Amino acid sequence: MCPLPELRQLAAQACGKRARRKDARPGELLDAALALFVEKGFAATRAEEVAKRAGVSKGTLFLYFSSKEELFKAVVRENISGRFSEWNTELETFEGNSADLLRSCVMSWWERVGSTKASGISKLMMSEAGNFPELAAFYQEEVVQPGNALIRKVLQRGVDAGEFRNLNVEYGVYLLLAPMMFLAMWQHAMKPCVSPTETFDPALYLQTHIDNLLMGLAVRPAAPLPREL
Amino acid sequence: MCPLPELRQLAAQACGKRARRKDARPGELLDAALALFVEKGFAATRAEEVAKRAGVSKGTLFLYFSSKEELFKAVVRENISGRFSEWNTELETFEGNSADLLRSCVMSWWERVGSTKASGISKLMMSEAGNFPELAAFYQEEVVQPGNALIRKVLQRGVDAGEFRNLNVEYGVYLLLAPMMFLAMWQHAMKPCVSPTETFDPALYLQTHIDNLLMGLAVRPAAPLPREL
Amino acid sequence: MCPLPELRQLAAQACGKRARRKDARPGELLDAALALFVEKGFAATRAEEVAKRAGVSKGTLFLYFSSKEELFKAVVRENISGRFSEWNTELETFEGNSADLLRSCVMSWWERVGSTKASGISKLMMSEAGNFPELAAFYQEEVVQPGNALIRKVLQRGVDAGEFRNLNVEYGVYLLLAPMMFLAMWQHAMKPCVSPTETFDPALYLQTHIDNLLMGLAVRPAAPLPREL
Amino acid sequence: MCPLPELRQLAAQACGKRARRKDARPGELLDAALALFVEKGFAATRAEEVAKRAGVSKGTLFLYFSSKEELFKAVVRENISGRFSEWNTELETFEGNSADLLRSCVMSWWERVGSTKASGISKLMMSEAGNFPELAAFYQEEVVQPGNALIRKVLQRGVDAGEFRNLNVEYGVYLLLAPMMFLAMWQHAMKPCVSPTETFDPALYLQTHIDNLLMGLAVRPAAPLPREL
DNA sequence: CATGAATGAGCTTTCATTCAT
DNA sequence: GATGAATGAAAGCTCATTCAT
Repeated sequence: MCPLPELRQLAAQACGKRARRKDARPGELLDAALALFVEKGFAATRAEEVAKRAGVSKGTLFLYFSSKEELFKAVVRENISGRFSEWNTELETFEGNSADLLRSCVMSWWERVGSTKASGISKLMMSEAGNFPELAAFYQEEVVQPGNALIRKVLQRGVDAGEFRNLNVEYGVYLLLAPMMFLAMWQHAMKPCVSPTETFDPALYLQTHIDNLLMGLAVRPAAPLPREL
Repeated sequence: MCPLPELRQLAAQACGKRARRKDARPGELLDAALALFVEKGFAATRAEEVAKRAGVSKGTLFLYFSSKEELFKAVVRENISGRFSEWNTELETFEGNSADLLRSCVMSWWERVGSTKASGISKLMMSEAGNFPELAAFYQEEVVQPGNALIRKVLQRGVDAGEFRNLNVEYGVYLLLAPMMFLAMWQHAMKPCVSPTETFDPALYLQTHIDNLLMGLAVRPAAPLPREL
Repeated sequence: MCPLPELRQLAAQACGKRARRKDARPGELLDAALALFVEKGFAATRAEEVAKRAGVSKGTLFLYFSSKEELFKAVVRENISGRFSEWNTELETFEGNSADLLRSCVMSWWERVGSTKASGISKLMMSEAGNFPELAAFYQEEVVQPGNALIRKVLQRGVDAGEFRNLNVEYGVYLLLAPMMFLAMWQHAMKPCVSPTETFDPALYLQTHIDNLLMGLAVRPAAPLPREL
Repeated sequence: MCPLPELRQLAAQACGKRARRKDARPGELLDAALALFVEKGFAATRAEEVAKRAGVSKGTLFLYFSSKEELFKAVVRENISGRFSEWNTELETFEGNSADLLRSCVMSWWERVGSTKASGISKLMMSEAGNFPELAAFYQEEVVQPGNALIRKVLQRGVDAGEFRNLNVEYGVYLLLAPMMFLAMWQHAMKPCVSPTETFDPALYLQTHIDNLLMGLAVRPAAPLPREL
């Protein structure tokens, strides 16, 4: 009867009310956006494509997000910055020793971010920061700074408890961050280009890093390290 | 015959031969392109800008490179190879202990690559790998693998000499690589977006990493590390 | 039944009957549209804004007016007619001399039309006549011609009474009309764009016009005006 | 031989060089823009249409004018503000009496602006000023103020020479301006909508205005004008 | 009747690429 | 070879209009 029975509308009629759809829209759009941003980059992802992937029209996208940049910010909030408070809680209520806490942090990041599409966002930001300074600033404030603060807390905990040697935590943060970010880059930039026969095991990669990190942080260094540089 | 003899051409005729200029064209274009790609990214660099920087017209650029993508490929190819054999020699003739060699490697990388435009190429590759899979493979083979081999050699030297603890050198490579790559990304992606008041000292960053790395690699770990994860 | 009973509806139910509201809808919409069209122009006024100002939803607007253009037509029709007969009566019962009548006419126009939103309609018609030829014709017939007739009558009264010099009243009409229309345009087109420090006093503007007009119309011109053009 | 021999190119080949075309481009674009802006308004005129009318592609328009607004400004400069200095010279070298100068000014405006498409610009500005404040400001500065200054000069000359009665020239300017602007509005807004049988003679309209204006400005007002308002 | 979620045509501006000179 | 004028596809965003609820 309807001259243009679109699939989406049929689906809508089938599954229930428009209202339900409406509530689901932002989430569907965010999912589509995350996938496409990670896959093709921010600039190369067209708004219309995101909309199509979410099963709506171009206009609808802008009904929920006032611009492509806002959409990106929402994606970041949804997938990263929104989780910091949860992580902070976990950190503060952790009862083991600091080495275990540190291990737990890294593995938890891997499970919840690193191994998921969400880690593509970090890669994205590195790639596109130069062309979208506003997004870069947003990311700095919303992700980098809180994230660094979290890591700093873990290190400080270890130092305060005498579990880690004394170190400049400001820069010590990067002892964790660099390996994680490198892994994110690898996943999304190089992995797709490497023949699948070459094995690279992220878990082993992370293990190697954590082990050496913790050995390095241990209170009694094995021997006086000669420094002549 | 030409109604508008441009200054550039006059200059060219004055200072030397046109023929020489002609031969130099592709190189000048590649230099200009490298500088701009690193500075602004691939997408944000306009072909006309590259041409202008090289002192030629837009049309001429396309005379030598059939497209912007081909130009990018040529830039990467041009700037990647050639240094590894030199480094390999340095490595093999190094006479100090392995810790010092490792330090020397990292600082040498920083001086010759990390702190120069050249590190922009790594950033470019990470950013654009998705759009140039063929090039990513080339980079993988031509840069990543030889580079990794070099690092592996340093680690193996330390292990063999009993200076470093025994470890999986395959993955140990990333203990050095990740911090360096993260620094390259940082330099070219985020640094321009961070308020210049925030201090980030690359030397201190690298120092922190090397120190911890070497402490971690030391043969007698400080204390038995409990592992419960 | 409605899960989200809006304030407006509650208010409507509280303060009176819904039936009354229903009948008032078109009028409220026309009022809102007049205000916005005058304030922002036809193109820059969004249908949704009109609806919101009238306290209804976008859909409702299109329930009463099949398109934005039809709304515009209705606004013009609603706000134009009806005043001429009153003015005609005032004119015919005026007891002073014709100069005073003329002054009175202009100042009365200023008070009742020129200084109010109503003068915005003239501006709108000028702006949009090209896009609404049908409406322009309507305006011509319903407003311009009766208005001109009124002015003509005033002039003719002065000429007949020997108070004004003899002149072609057909074109003399514009001696009054042009200054008034220019003022209307000014009010609605340029005034908002001029820095408020620049003073422009409409009363003084009109005074200057009327004074000169009446001096020009006076029966004994001061001196033989040489004409050589 | 050429697979897509476009008319324009054929014409180009026929009439001479590309270079000649290039010099002519801006002028052709300005002509096309003036015609379309006057005919359809600024907002309703699409850049592509202007280009097509000038026989070039969309891109070419933006090669010569960096935006649609800049195009408009150029049209204004070309057709109005560019002429003020010429008018000023004419005014200063005029040797007749001030009444004749004033007549001459008005008739000259009519011949060179009022009766041509250029007068459409005034209409345009009135219509669109609200939606394009930047253009309105430009027009104020570039056209309204210099134009007013010119008229003021004429009036002041008459007053200084004792030919005109003393009056507030600031507002006296509008005694000339209003009739001219009204005529411009009429031409472009209402004329197309009035049945061509109705006669309206712009020359007679202007004559009527100038005559009355000059009578009003004459030094000896005919009779004491009673003012009771 | 009323709603407001959804649509999609429409418009300006950019820029890699072409090709007549 | 070299030039640079010209092209036109592409993309983000707006808003009048529709229609399921």
